[in-house]
Amino acid sequence: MDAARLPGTSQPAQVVAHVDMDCFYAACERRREPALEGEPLVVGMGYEGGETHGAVATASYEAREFGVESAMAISEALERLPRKVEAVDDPDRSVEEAGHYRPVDLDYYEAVAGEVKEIIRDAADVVREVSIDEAYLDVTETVTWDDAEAWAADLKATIESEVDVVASVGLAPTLSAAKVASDREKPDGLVVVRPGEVREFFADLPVEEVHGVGPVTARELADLDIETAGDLADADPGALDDRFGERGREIRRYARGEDTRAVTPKGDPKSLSRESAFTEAVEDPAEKRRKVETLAAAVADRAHRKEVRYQTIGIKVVEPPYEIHTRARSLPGPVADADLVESVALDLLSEFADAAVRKVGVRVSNLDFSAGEQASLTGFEGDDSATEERAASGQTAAERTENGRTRRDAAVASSPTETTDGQIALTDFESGEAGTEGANGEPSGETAEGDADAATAEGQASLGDFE
DNA sequence: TCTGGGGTCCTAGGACCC
DNA sequence: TCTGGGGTCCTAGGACCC
Repeated sequence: MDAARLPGTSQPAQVVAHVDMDCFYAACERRREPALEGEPLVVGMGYEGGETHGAVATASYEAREFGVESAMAISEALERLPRKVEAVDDPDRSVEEAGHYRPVDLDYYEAVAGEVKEIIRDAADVVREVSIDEAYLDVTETVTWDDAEAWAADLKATIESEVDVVASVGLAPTLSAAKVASDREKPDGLVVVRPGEVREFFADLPVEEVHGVGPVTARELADLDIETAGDLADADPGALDDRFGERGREIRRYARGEDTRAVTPKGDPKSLSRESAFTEAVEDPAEKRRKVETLAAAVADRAHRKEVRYQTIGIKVVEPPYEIHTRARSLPGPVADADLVESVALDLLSEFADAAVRKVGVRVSNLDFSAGEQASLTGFEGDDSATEERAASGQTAAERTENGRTRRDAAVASSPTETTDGQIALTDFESGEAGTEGANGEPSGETAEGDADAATAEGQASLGDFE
């Protein structure tokens, strides 16, 4: 036993609420189109324009009666629940056994979610927004176990009357229990799990309900005869550790109601990405490149609007049947440069030029949100290439006084932390020859454009390690 | 040089969540 | 169930440093 890893057995004295909107996308659609109330309703993406390779984002409970589920392929959903507009014209179809389909309209859902979040923030000391339709609330300061139920009922009523969507709420002493509690009596659920009741509450639940247990882990647990959360709670921690590592101990702790996590605000994102599937696998290199170019532009645009710079640019390639590959390249410093996102992404894609590809994605990570602050060289002090480069440029400036000021400016510009517009001129770096000339060539032989070339050459020299 | 050991950074893949 | 899109965290191996 590793004593240092034993979880604290005494729970923190906290009251956690988990608020989870019921069929949120469908609820939003009904809010603006009340005629959909009570009807089977499927909200999905990627099937506009007659395509059927999308997936179900949300199915109303009426649609679930027909076997339509979240994440199901649209083509499958349509088989189980035909589109009402088509059933009307089809004598073989009953209009009663058909449903409504609507495309995802995230902008609208986000607006509705904003109204809910406002109510939630008013009601809690600390809020962690997990997703558009889900949040944890720390209400330790305002709610006692005696009034927990009344408090939750009041919160639900406020959300419903002010926003016209329905929430399920779970209250418990831990995040993992609160989450399961909110799910227990959906829709329109309200479940309170008091301290001391957590383990009993979990005992009979299927193990998949435990946070962190997905299909893969559930299958492996079944091999160990662990099928309920109770089984997991009673399992030998050493055996779980052997099989799953620290994660095994963690899910066991959750099943035992031992969860010492506190509710903390979400913080800045760690990465931004866009991905898109082809209707069917594509081999044509040009078609793949076009999709990657579009995605790269979209990602760069999002980063731009969030005023964030990124130091790593990557792609994702999915080959049939479902092999996921990722490739990434890190830059010597953070940038905000759409052209660079595109050229690096395309360069990474070239490895898959001949592959059949069903889906591609572009991602930026290693994010730097400090762009708003006056750029300093902080964060670059540890980068040898940049440090050396500044030293070198200083020397050059001293030797060549006439060009000193411009040369210095050029050197600063080539250091990836600062230019006037917060971007750097790295665009030509991924050409594959980066660094080879800048390392030994003195750019002084160049003509009127000498200063600009100096910037480029020095920049390339500083990027030698980036190949 | 083949000899340790520790630490960090980077990439790729995997599992999970909504 | 032949699988959309946007994320998170963890792990393992290799490079590199001292």
